[in-house]
Amino acid sequence: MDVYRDLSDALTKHRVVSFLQHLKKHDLTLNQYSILSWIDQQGPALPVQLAEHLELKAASITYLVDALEQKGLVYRKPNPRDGRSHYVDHTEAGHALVLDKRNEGDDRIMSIFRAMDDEELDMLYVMMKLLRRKLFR
Amino acid sequence: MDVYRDLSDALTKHRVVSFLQHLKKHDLTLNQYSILSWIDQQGPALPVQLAEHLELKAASITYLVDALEQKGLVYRKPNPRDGRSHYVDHTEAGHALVLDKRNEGDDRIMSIFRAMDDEELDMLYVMMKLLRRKLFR
DNA sequence: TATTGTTATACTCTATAACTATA
DNA sequence: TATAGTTATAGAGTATAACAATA
Repeated sequence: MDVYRDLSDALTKHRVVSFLQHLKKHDLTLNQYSILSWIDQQGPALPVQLAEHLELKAASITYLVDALEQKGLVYRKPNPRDGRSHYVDHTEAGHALVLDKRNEGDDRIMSIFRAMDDEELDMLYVMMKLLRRKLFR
Repeated sequence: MDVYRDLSDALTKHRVVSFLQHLKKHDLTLNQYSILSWIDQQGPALPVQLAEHLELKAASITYLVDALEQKGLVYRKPNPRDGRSHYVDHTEAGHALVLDKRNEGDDRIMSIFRAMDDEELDMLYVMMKLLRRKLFR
């Protein structure tokens, strides 16, 4: 039990700290990054969708999109099916920033895995799948 | 590699979400909780120490300690060795709140572990220790 | 002089309310 | 009428600067 908590505390801290460093490096707030990441996965989004996903009010989305637009990471384009709204899409720079985050950290983790022997790797793979299933399904 | 990332993403999300729920339940901000938790582990702290630990300015510490004091979770007491400063210590209520967080979630995790057979538990224990050592030492 | 902590003030991010344009 | 989004404004939490008290 304590081993579980130690590991999950450490994993969590490691992940959170490296994520916050990434935000700082690119001078983004958490919600600014969330918008970029959401668009990167789901495609162009309407402000009303972003508001629901981020659990923020429409006025706050306007503020966030304005900031991302000024940084050149997103742009607004018309919604052909509804003249009241517009899609928010990412620019090349916006996409690159999210990709950069996705790949970041791989080197370190890969080198740790490479340093393990075959038996360790097999056990690890089995246990991770087991743990994941038990904990999150 | 993907199994690792899936597991660590899920663990991180699970931990972060349950932590934020705890903050909301007690109507605390992240930094208010950080002060309580730090005092609970390290004992009474000077504002200058809290400022360094939380990476905030002294004026912000004053603001946070004022808020915690109003909630009855901490109090200020004189520093006998330096008349300029004072120690911030937690009340019984402040200590109880941190303890509550430490124990929260155990029931769910324990029931998952109880549902595993001996062989699975042994493997899990060994792999968690191995992982923890490789990843964070 | 330097340091600790508080107070006054400004800035950032979010919410609420009023508004415009479109459905 | 109802909805999408913007603008104006207020509130929470942070930083900066000026200050008082002590080292």
